[in-house]
Amino acid sequence: MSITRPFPLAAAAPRTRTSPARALQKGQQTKQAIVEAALGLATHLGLEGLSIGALAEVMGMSKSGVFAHFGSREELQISVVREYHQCFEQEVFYPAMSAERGVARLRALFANWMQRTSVELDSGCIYISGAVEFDDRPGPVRDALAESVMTWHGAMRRAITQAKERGELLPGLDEDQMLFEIHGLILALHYEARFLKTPGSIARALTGFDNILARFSVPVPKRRPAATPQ
Amino acid sequence: MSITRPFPLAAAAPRTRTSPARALQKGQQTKQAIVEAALGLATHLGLEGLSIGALAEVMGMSKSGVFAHFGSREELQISVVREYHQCFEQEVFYPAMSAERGVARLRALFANWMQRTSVELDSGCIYISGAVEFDDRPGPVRDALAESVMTWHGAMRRAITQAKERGELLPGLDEDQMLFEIHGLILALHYEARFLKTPGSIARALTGFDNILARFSVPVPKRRPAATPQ
DNA sequence: TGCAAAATAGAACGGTCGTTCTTTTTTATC
DNA sequence: GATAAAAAAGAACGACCGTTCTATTTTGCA
Repeated sequence: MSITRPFPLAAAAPRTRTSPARALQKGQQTKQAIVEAALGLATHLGLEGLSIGALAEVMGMSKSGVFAHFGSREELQISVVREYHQCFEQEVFYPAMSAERGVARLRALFANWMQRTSVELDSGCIYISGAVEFDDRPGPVRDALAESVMTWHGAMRRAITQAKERGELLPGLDEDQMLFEIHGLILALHYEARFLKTPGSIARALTGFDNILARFSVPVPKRRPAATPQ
Repeated sequence: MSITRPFPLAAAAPRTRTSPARALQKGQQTKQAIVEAALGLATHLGLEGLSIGALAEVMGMSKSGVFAHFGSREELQISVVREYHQCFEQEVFYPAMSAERGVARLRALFANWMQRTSVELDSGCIYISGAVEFDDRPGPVRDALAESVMTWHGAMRRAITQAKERGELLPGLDEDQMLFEIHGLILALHYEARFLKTPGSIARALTGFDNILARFSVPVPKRRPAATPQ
């Protein structure tokens, strides 16, 4: 379950050996609040731009008070990655599970992914900024990031496979190729919407998705896909 | 020609009013060497990770000696962006100009772009890392970056238009949509090759390019594109 | 209510950052 | 070769960084 260490510091150890009680103790819930605030900062400044001093100020605490919950900056960064992972699951993955298995669910996953990536006015995607920050900086933070991303990609790949099994996509389809191209659309959306501020980027990504889908779909109708739908 | 200021500091002013000579003076050529070294650092650490102290050490100079050439860190970063721009032109754009106008040239541009983005073992692409670092940090560095990127995108769009004019691509084709999808492939390549270390990413990007091309090409042969050409 | 443990605060550390000075060295021209 | 300007070095600045240590406060349980 955990990514690199059983759980940060001794936080998981029972408070005293006589308290197996569950109700989140005080320390744990301020730690949770800190991580949430840290995620808010990290989506703006990146994981590398995240500093304990700034975080302490946001929280109205002392630096050492914040620091004590993590023991190191690296552990804080990893906690932020974990938090984003849960956030991502909650906002992107689970809601799409209510869509019918197959292309419908794949489309829902993509739509939610787009939303998370660009529409959230500010706050970028840590999976994208983190990839740039840690692409040649090995270590536990990189590992945590990569594991989360690959878990998510795994979920996407599964959705594609299911659509194939249901006969909605061509049987010879290469899941990883399709996933690669879809991932590219998300990255281009993030780039153009957030950095270049190109208007209409969401429509571009959506059109691209339809184009990919059309190519991989089983040719039920005899119609050739238009060069520029929409 | 210049992006934000006529030229950094007073460097462009004639050394004395009696020397309009051109042969790069000493100061200018060490400045050039500094910028090249700075680009080397920035491709690893990002424009934000670039520090004057580290740069001075690499150059075997004092911090103040390096600093004096730019007057501010921001100006140094802008110089690095300009240097990368030239580098990019030299390695990606110009070599492709020897290819025949049309799809051939477009393919050459894409191939060189891929090369620059991923194959160069280390050293990432500043246009990609910079986009993440500066996407919500306005200012002259961001502007310089965005201008360079848009200049390059303009060149790509022109190549697409030419291919369309020559009748190699569908007349109804939306250049910006095609460019968006191609850009996505490059970004996915950068992400998967550099961060996730996924093997075979270059082939994935190339296949994606062929898929896009097949969709936008005029249907001379009566063959339907395979789902997984590869 | 009392007591031990957990949570937080506060001060200080060595280090690096960008930047500003002043001084020395190097360069280009007469 | 003398001279004035340009280039570089050197020292110091205030600020912030992550981290450590020692107090103090707060908490949870008997």
